[in-house]
Amino acid sequence: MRVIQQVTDQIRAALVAAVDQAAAAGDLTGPAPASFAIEVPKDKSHGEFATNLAMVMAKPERKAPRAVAEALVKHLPKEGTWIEAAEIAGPGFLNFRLKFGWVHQVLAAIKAEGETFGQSEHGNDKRILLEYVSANPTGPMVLVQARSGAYGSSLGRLLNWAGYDCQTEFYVNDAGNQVKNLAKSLDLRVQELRGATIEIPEGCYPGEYVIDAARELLAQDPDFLSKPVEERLTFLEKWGPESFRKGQEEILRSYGVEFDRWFSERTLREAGKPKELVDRLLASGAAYEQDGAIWMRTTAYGDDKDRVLVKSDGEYTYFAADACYHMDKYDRGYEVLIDILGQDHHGYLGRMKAMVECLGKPKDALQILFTQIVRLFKDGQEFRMSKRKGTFVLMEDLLDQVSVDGARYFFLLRGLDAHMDFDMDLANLKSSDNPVFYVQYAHARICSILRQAAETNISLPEPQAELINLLTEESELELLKRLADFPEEVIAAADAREPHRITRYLNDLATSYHAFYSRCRVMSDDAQLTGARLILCDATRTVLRNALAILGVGAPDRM
RNA sequence: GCGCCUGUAGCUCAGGGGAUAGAGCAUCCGCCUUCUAAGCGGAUGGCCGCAGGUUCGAAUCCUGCCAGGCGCGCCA
Repeated sequence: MRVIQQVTDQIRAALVAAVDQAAAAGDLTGPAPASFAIEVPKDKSHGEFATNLAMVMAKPERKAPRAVAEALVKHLPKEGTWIEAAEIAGPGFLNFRLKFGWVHQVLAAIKAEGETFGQSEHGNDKRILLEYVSANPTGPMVLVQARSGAYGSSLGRLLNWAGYDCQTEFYVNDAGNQVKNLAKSLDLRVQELRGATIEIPEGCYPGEYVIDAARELLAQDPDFLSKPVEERLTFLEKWGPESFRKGQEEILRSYGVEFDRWFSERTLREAGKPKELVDRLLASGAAYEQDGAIWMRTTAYGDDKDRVLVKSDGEYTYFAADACYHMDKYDRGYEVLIDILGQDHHGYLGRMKAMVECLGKPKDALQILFTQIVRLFKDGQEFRMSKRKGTFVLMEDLLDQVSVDGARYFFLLRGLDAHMDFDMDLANLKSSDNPVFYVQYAHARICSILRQAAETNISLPEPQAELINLLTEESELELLKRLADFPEEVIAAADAREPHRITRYLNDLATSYHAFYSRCRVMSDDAQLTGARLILCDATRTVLRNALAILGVGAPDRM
């Protein structure tokens, strides 16, 4: 149940009724505008809810905002609602004070819904496919992919909590030139390990991890080099990507990131999908032939230039495969596709949007989020990564120093498009500065109290009104409002595709709890009050756990 | 040159039309004989990059500039 929504709906209905009655009495012209805001003011002295309705109506009514507000207050029906009083303030805000007890209802809802409290039907089961990480299977995972991993997995859960039907996918680029280059690189490193002097050509992979992989291969097959070159390369084109892909899957899993599906580009190509699509596009006029190549007419939808689908040598481009992949997602029944891509792909936004339209889908059926880069600082210096030299910070380097909870939480503290600095010295997140501890500590504290209650045979009472209405302290009411906020936060975060809002929310919730804890003693001689506060603690524990679960971060019982 | 992202407290970042702009860290001052001090309370700290415009109201929207990052292949 969404307490906040229920109350705002009630206020909204009362306001609309007030406009109608004012119009009937000749005080206003009406009708109420289709949309106006009802929100929780930042400043508590402005009441529990506020609306800008009078200001919105001022112009069409040709009246001063405060005069409109006066008419609204005069005709506002309050019987049968939680509205205690409405006051005009500032430039024309209408501030509402509510009758005691409106927010206490949330405790019954949390008790009833438990680990599903916060979920809603808001998304109407709209089918969404979220693709993220999708690192090339030509090497290990790097730092920024830890960021997209944390973000994507949280976003996927968040969307499902908000009532969307979201599935997640990792697109494996196990085809094309890069795979050939990887095979060549591996073969050269194998030769090197067997004593040959080699040089890594342009386009091949110079990184040290290739040597490690070559070593692993030789351990599996010491006589590898005795085979003819052609056979070796063909083998490596499959073995290389698959081996790296497995490594990626492993580390992602240890990091709490799992996908509903790993989708292979190779499979797509082998099934002849690119040809099917190109034929279809040629027939519809969305593609044409020129200079021996086949082009997609992306300029028809705002792209700078048309894009090659089939090169003059007959090969399908990566773009063609990508178009197929996206088409395939639509064909599988997903209405909205969300891709989380690296910042280095942002130049493709225009062509991808255009591609979707060429495929006959509306522009907003593809939403692309870009992960901004993560700069790494070590010893006060920026640690530069270079793909060319093959030096970069690996995801495993990060996890060597930082707990999974710490790393995930740290990445989820910020929006995806914030350029982020990761300070390895200061952010050795196993230290107690880590923001995740603040939240986890609140959870552990509650668990400790609940354990003690259980040990002294105090059972958790049912959240009856006469009991929970004993919660009247300022800090108790604050905490109750935070709890009631959770379902709304989930929806807002899901619609904005911003899981980091949940991190913010958690921090605020923990703050409210710690403040309550330091002011109100839970276990006391007053059995009734103790019961009411235990219910509040238990509800807070549930919400902390639910929110942390969305982020994929643990909620420890002890610290 | 063109495109995308960013510019908010000493640092890292939230807030993206609404009332007195926030958090964490750092600095300073208080609080443990009772449920976890990994905590609480308080203080210091801001031309919200600059200049115009729209609006009853702009950190927020629009235009132009400045600064930083990234990207602009019949590569993948």
